Amino acid sequence: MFYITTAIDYTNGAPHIGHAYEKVLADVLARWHRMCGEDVYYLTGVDQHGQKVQQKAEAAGMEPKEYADMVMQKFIALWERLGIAYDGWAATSDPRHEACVGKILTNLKEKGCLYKKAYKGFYSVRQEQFLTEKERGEDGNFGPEWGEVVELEEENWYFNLSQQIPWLKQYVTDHPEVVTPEFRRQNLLNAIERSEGVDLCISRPKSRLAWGIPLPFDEEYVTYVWFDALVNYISFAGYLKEEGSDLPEFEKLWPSVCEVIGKDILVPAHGIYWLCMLHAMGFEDRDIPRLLVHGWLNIRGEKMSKSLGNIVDPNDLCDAFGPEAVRYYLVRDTKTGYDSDYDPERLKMIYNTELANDLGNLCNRSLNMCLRYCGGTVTIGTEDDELSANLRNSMADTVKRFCQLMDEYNTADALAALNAHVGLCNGYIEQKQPWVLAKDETKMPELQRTLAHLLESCAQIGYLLGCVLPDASARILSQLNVDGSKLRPQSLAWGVLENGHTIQAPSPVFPRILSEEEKAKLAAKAAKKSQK
RNA sequence: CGCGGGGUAGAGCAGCCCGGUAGCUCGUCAGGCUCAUAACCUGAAGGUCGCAGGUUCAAAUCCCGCCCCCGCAACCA
Repeated sequence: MFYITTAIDYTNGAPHIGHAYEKVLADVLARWHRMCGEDVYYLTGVDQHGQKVQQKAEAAGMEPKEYADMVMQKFIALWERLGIAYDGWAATSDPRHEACVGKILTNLKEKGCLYKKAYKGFYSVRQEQFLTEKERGEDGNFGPEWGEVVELEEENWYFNLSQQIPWLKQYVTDHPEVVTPEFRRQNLLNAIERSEGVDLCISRPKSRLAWGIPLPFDEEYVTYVWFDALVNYISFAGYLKEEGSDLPEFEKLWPSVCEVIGKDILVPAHGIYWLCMLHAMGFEDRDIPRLLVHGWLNIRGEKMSKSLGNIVDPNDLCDAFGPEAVRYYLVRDTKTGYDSDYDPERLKMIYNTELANDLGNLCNRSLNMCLRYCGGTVTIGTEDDELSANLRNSMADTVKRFCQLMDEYNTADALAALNAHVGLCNGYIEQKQPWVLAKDETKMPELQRTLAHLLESCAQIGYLLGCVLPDASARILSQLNVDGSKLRPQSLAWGVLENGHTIQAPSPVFPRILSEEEKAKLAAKAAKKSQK
């Protein structure tokens, strides 16, 4: 089983390119593991509770639930468009989730992990939070960004986080696999070091915030939004589910789980709160999830932010380039775990060169020559030559490398590996010159062999691409008359196309995307050449 | 001030840990080919590797100093 989750998105605003990247990355990994024949469960969803949603709803003159559901539809529509094939949908206002959170809170209270105490401190009315000494400015006062600050005493429920910290420190030290990539684990270790001695406030008085899951043992409070949201990974996997619930069997999903999250929520939310919550609930070390932490997309070198007004709507990108070009770009141009720079010009460039010019054109020209010179039939001869043998070796190496890199979540290099073989194929055509071979009857075997090598390469690459570009992959395989469902990456070997295999007429899978200006430029260039 | 990341051909990046012909993609220029999505293939031009010192036979790579850029309040993955 491969159980993969993403962070659930906060429903206080529309989805942007960063949300899309995370879901696409997880979807590509989910599809990869499905291709490999594993049982896969992909869970994603939305985080609907909390004060910001309540505020936004009030401003819009709506009920919080109504507002959260409205925003949720935007996410659902985008995932549909981007081909995000999730198996479970985690919306935190789901009664099944609320029931689970309630049970967990009750259990933790019975175990003595929760306690109520009064806290007296400085409270920012605007930000609705208590301020600590760290928030004080250099002059010792709280800055204007906090608005009106009052001294306030309030009772709340606390989770004994500090008692879990020694275990966490040991666990993260002993289990390098808990956080990928490694340098983010170092960040977590540093944060753990600094976090000792502080417990986590897990309640909010209803007088301040009504939009949340009520504490089962104290009706004056709702649950702190993070405590509620993090539980989604297990509640929607069937943890403590009701009799007759249609949720999955928890034992089947857990703990073979990969939680895909952004770098901003590793500490403290996932790396500290979540792991400590699980430990406190009684999860053994072997049941602790692995965290795959990705970076952020910057926008042409600048941080994406509402105040800079540079938020990118993935829907606009889909309109301009198509959803699959967006998928390809996101996982091709981002090294998993690191920040990357978003630039629509690069998206277009990568699509036009790697997909249209290199791969798309390779499929198209290979199929076309097969149809034209060999009546659309693939013939596997008995002779061989060095160039062809090289090509076969390259294909085998490429498949092996692709599998390995995908298993390491390295989508960028995995796709680069495919592209390298495509380049070799295009060079092979130039060396073989099938159009010359076609003019000589006696060269028929070499021509057939050449085309068979090219089409076999197209088939294997088209198949492997399925986890990133499901639609384009299906179209490539369809033109090649290949049934991808019978293949497996790990056992992919030369001979997908058998002797006598027939193919379909080609049609471009990746049409080039050019502006009128660019078209004119290319036309001018071509005219100049033909004059010579 | 401090912490973290970075400064390598016109653009974007790799190389730096483990010193030894400076590499990749795009762009530019020239040639080739004609099967193909005006695509493909080959070749060329273009870099004092931020600046100044040091170690070394040899430094983009190691050491020291300096300069510059980005992130570290909020919105926010």
